[in-house]
Amino acid sequence: MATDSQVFEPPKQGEGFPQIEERVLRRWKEIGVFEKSLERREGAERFVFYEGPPTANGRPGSHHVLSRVFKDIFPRYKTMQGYRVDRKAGWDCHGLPVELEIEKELGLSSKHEIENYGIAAFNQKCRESVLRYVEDWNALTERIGFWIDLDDPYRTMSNDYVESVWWSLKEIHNQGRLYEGHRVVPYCPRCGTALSSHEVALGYKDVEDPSVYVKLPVTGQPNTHLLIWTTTPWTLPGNVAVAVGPEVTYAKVEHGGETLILANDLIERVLGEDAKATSTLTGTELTALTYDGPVFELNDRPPAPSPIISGDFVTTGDGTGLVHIAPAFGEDDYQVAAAHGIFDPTQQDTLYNPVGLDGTYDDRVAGFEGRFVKDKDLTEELIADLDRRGLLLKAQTYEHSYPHCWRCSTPLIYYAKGSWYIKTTEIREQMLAGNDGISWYPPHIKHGRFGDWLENNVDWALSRERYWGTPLPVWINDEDPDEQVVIGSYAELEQLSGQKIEDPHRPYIDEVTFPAPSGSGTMRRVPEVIDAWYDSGSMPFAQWHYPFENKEIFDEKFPAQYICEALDQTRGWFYSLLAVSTLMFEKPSYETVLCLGLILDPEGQKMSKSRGNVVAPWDVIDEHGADAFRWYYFTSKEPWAGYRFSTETVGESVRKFLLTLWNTFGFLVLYANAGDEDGANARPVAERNDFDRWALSRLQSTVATVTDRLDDYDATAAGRSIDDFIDELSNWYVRGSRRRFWDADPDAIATLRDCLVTVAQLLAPFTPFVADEIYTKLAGPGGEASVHLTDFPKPDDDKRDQRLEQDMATARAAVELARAARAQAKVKIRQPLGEIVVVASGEEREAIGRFEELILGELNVKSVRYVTDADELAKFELRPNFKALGPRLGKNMPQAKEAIAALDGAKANENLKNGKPVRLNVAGEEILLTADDVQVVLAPLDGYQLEREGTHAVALDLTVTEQLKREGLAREVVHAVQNARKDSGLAVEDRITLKLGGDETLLAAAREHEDYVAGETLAVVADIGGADSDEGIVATVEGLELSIVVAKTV
RNA sequence: GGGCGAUUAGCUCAGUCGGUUAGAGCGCAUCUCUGAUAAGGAUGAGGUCCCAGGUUCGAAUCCUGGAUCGCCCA
Repeated sequence: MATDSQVFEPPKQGEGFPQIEERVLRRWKEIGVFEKSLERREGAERFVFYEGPPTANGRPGSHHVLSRVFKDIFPRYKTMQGYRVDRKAGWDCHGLPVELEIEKELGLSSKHEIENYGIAAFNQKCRESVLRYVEDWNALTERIGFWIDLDDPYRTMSNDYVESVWWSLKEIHNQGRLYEGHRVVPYCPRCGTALSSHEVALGYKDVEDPSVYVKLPVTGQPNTHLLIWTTTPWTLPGNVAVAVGPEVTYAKVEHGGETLILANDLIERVLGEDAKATSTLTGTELTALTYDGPVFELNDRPPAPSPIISGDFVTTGDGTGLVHIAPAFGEDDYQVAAAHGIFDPTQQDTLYNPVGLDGTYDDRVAGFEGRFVKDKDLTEELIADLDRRGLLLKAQTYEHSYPHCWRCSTPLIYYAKGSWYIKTTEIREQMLAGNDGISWYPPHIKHGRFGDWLENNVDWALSRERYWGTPLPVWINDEDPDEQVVIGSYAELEQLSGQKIEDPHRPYIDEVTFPAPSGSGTMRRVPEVIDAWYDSGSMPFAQWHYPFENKEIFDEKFPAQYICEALDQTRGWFYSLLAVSTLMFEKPSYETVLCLGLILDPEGQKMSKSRGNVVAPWDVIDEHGADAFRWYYFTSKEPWAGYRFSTETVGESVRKFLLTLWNTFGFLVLYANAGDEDGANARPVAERNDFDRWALSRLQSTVATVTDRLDDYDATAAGRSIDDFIDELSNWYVRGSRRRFWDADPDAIATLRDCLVTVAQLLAPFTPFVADEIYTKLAGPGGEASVHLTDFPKPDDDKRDQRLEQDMATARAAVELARAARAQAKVKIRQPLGEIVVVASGEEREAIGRFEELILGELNVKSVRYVTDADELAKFELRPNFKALGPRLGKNMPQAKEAIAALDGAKANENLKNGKPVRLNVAGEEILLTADDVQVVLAPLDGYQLEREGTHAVALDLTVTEQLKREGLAREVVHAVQNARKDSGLAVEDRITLKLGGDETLLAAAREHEDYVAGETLAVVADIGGADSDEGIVATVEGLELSIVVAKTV
């Protein structure tokens, strides 16, 4: 037995969870717990986690807390299991969002204005802004207990990082997979800039556009025309083909003395009711034909047959079912033309594009040279020209929503711009095979959203005509664009150029030139930077400046076992990681990926600043604490389903779980200290009572469940099983063992302490603060300095007793039934009753017998009587076991159900118990029912206060004798005295002298049970009747007056 | 327009292989317990399992179609 005045340090009065957590945080820092937890696993097997880098140019929100706590829990768990889990933080620094932010700040609105402002100054602003909120991020990261090394993060803008990215691009170039092609982008011809999809979304307007039906003569078939439809006649000079749907049925129609070909389904809509098909043909048949191109006179393209090709995107939703293809002016057009070999996407100049960057036709378009393509007059003239040449069927207008430049309101055009690509289509099969080996949570992403995306892979458009990004390391001879050098390191560039590379960013890198290796001309860098997704996808090696240094570290930490981000990363980081590592290392860089859902407000709306429904993480933390926040995210639902979230919802998880846990902890500390007992002298577990062994068995079952679920990355089920255990521990074990704690029973204290210490370890990855607080207070001198330095508990099967757990469940069920019966009869528990009658047999009866004392205490009943044959209380009824009988009986099942209900339950039960089958007649056939085929249940007989469940029932003898009545009154008196103690501000362990006065009935009951009253109220001296009727505290008990005088003894 | 997911009590969510009487917590009402608790217990009200078909002896569960919401893509 401990000799200190305090066995365990008690929780501080009035300290809330947020304060406790801050205290724990300080201790972690002092001791260096995170660092220690890593040192402990020096040389151990690695568990590799990759941090997907956030951009720190804004304050972190609640959705960031979600991903950060899920990034934390599994590395903590694996660390406790003995793995070494290094965690390196990272920051994503480049990219268009950063630039847009600075543009807004500086009031710039075009690339032209940025260049006037100066790229050097602009990029400097970007550089400063990306880490603007890094302190906020670090503070929040630390406060929510996300353990990651914030002191040595990787930054995608650092020279080392950029160099590693360059190295990888050169490798890809050496593989022949880096090429210059075109990319069809939404383009503003006035601003001379391409727009991101985000910008495009800003500028949709409803406009009227021309709707033109054009006839294209079929080669060698006089007077026969393909009928095409377009809303952008300016694209017709760029026409190189016509696409048809392979599954679409086409028709030849006589119309105005000509034969027109169009989709069968669209004849009426395009040509009117009178038009009739004369014959039909399939899209595939059409592809055997050609038509006379080009549509407009072109100075470099003499008339020649043009191909008809098939395209899956062709529908009969509008138009004619024949789609004019101008690969320079449409994404579909570009892809389908490339796929049919009409041009070679890897050969820049094979794409036919007669429109310049300023949006005007070049010299090739005869008669329209220099005209702006979106000019209204031009459109009229183009239509008139078609009409004059007999190619126009009709021209109308068409109202639709069309994107405009959000800056200058010019209608955007889709336009093929020069762009650098990575030929990811070549590694598509490898990526698919790699994906097959990745574990996805939730699983449907793997072959759903992500798998589909991989199946439809197109080459990665890598370059961006922007400023703040990793510069594309391609140098081109200004005299011969075919001479190109891709640079893979600073040393290489320094050697070629003789210049020192201080900063690889624009504009400095643009100044670095060198003489062409061929001997004539100067090598200059292309102007583009690369897609920021490529940066983050390179983090497995670039974070280590691989291959320039840290080769061993990289080898050890590739691939990652675990990554975790929100669902929107499927086409972002999840893809870029897979693509880059498949290119570089021919395998995926991650084995398990957890996708998290979105954070919604309680109405199911996405949280956004504009809606004003954002919940700031600090509000939640200040009010409820980080553990509550974490616990809510982990256990409230499956994390990929999205969270309907508010500060109040988090509060529920505190009340329900953390407070129960905390109160249980407080209870143990209170009585361990009061009794000066730390449990060290408890008997071995095997010798402790059933209740103790039950709690420890349930604990071990919980350890097993938690381990099993966390191994499957299922924090939800794992956490819920801990929740269930704490509920049982608090509301059943502690509640049922209170007297033993008052007496400081070493077994009880050791048991509860053991449960709480182990639970603290189980909880350490979930709620690291409260877990550590409880652990360090209870672990004692043999424990570690922190729960996070301990090994995760392993399930101990020797302490598990399935039978005991089952028996306890039966006993609990009996208590619940009896409580329900009391409530029904409106007899409160304070009133003792004589007898409980339990209908049970076999194992159930044994179970109840085993916990009889507990049950009697819980129910305040004197004795239990068992009834095996329940006839006097209830009757048996039979119910079919559908699962067994359904497949056997099929259509006769409903009849059998009736027949079974009509059987004599008691007799059938008797037979079944003796192994005799029960005969049943259904549809003229005799059926033999065995015990497996039916369920026997109890139905109450009239006139009994009975509660039942299955074959199990409890009845109460409600007779209250005079003696029981007086005993009940004595309990009422105790209750009143306890209240008086509380009112007088006495501590629970204070001894008192007690004087009672008032109504004689009450005093008589108290006298009869004087020992009980004195014992319960810790009265050393009891003077029953010694108080005047108006002395002390006057209480009303059962309508009678009782005066109570309590005084603390010295 | 396409793909994926979701829809169960007032709210937040479970619901296994299809098994006939769909559960929990919160909230509400009534009662109750208290020598740990911001607590606990009991009872009750509260359900067209989104809708319509289908498969089946039997559907919240499987299939088809539709509706609504969300995400991604166009």
